Amino acid sequence: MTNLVVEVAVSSTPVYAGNNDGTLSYRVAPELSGQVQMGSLVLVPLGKRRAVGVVVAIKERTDRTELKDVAAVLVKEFLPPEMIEIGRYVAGRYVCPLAVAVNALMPPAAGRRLERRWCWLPSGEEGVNGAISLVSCLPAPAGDVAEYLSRRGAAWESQLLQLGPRREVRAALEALKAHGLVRNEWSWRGMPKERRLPTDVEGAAQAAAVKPDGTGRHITLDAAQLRAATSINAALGRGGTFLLYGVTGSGKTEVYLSCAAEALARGYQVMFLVPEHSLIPQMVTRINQRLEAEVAVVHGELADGERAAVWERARIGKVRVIVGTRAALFTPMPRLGLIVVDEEHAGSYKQDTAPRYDAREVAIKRGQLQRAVVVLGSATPSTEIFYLAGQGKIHLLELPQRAGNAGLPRVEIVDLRAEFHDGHHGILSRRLVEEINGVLTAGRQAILFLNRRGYAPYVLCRQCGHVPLCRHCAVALTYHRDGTLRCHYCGYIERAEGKCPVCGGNLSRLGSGTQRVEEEVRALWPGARILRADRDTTAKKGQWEKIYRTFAGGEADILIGTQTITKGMDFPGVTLVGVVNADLSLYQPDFRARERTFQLLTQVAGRAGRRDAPGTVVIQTYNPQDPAIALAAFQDYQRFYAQEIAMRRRLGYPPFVKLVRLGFTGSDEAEVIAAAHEVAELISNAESNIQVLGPAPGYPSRLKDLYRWQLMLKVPGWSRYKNRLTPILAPYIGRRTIRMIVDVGPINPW
DNA sequence: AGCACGCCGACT
DNA sequence: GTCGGCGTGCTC
Repeated sequence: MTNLVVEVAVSSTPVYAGNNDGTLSYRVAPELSGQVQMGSLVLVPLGKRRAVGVVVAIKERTDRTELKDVAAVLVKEFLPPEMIEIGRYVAGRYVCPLAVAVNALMPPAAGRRLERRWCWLPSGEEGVNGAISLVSCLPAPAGDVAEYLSRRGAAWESQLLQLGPRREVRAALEALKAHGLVRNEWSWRGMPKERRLPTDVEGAAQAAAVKPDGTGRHITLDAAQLRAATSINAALGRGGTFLLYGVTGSGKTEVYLSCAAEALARGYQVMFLVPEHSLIPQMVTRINQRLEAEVAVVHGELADGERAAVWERARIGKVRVIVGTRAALFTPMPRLGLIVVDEEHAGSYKQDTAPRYDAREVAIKRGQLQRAVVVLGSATPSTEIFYLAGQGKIHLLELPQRAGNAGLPRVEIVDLRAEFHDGHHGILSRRLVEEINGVLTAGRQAILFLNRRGYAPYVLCRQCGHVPLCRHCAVALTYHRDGTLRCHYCGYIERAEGKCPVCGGNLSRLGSGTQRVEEEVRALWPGARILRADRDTTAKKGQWEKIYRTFAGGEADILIGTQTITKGMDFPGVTLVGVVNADLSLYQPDFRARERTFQLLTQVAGRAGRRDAPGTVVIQTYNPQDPAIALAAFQDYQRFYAQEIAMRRRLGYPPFVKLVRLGFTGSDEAEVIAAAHEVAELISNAESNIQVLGPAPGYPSRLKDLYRWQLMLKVPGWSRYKNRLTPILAPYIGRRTIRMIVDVGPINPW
């Protein structure tokens, strides 16, 4: 009988320097050996506690002799092999411990957790009396513990710990155990409840409204849509990656649904990914209208039990369609045939905590592993993906026309320099005011977009130059209309003083946020019904849905908002979209600022006049000549892409190099900088082909009391270099005082 | 990440 | 005298 040894990715991850993949080895006792396989969920001893973990490797023997035993096999067939493969891919590509990657693949605990249960052993009056006399010479709370246990027979450890100081109760329990008065065992506390799968109520109602004869489910495609769908369908069962590039309103979703119907008909499972969870309901609605299959949703705000229910039912193939945000990608689906990544260009497909994966790349990998077709869709594809399409590595499918021949909106660019020159200093230009007047007169709706919440982004003393800063971050505080100053990075709030705390001078509120826009709009159109949607008005659950419904139902005239209002929303009554300040996103210190600005303006413009009435878009800017703005006005993606890719090639940015960001944080700035320098040196010396930029401060340079510095690496080819770079970085991963984060292919500025 | 140990200030 | 602050070290 051979001794099996398993590598276990423990879910409460013991990541520390020197334990690179975060996995631990355990011996498998002979009687358990038949029950363990790759992907099994096991219970293992870890220090003084027990932990659950997943078997990621099985070996015959090991050089280590003093291994502990696997305590129990909880679920023999748990993670399917392709999901463990995904875990390895994520860990390798994004430089994180395997255990962290595997953790992302796990269903939530689903209300079950392991806890020690203590039982009282002495029986009969005599036994109890004897025990109690023994207890009197044990550490302090032993009496309380003994009384509690003897009365109930057994209790959970967390209940007992409430009887006194944790430490003493623990000591008392150990002493009682040593005297043979109590016994403990690990068991599951609370069992998962049978749950209804999370789905979308509104969507379900609409699906129910579909007539039983099946009308309403029929999908009519135009020629371009049909060509795209045919190509995709032809790849079902074999796999392949497609970019569905279709201008806004060209009907990409119809293509997805048509292909999904075909995939389902052939017995496959289908996965839809959307950039953020507010977009799930409308996708579910459309799926329910068109497809006859049970749809489940997956996103971060589901209760654990609901997520676990979807996870399990998808794993056994009962759920055939899921719709979710990037985390849904890790739902096991044995018959996966189609993965749709909608709005592929969205930055939210990159996770900004470990594992820092890019859902598009992982989707493609998963497609390869399971021979599933991957369809990335966008009206403004990311430069990297469009480049891959140009290289023939991804099949390009185009939808060049708006469906139903709806025209493109008329886009007007307002030059704020001229506006200023003519003495107009208001937030809304004369042109925009005129357009809003027209919309209100016609009884239509308008959207005003400004990507900045609050009233004034900063406050300044004109006498001494003092600017109130956050106490925890290196950023100016934003003035809010409720008379507070707020940090938009950490949430710190203080009362706004009337006078400068330094010199007593008058404070000016500079710049404009959505609250100021709202104020101005209310002053100009006192009778208009106005809604504002930003993090301050939509933070609580259900608030955004309410605003959305009110506006979509025509019960408001003007919607003012930040980013949230731009994403794929379909408001039929909107004939005017105003971009209050297009320059805000253009001047972020990031090589992707142009791309983001172009995408944002194009998407925003796509919100105007999708139906019968032609739409108008007014873009206010101080830089009307900038290509990102000018080309967005014409919805000219191709020309924008041509300029962008040329710039990337010239300056050495992705896709021509892989960027790797190394972020360093700590409470001692000098040590943070020193660590960054140290790593910079190490890499420069070891790899002359890797360009090391920095150290440079992050933005903000201090966040929540931690200093932030970074290095940016330009790596010629990541798959070649990651195996060389990882060992250099390994000793710095898992350190405590100065932390280093590795972000491969960062999307969002740091 | 937990969870322990261990060494120093403020309180019944 | 204790309670508990978090620095440091360990977990197969």
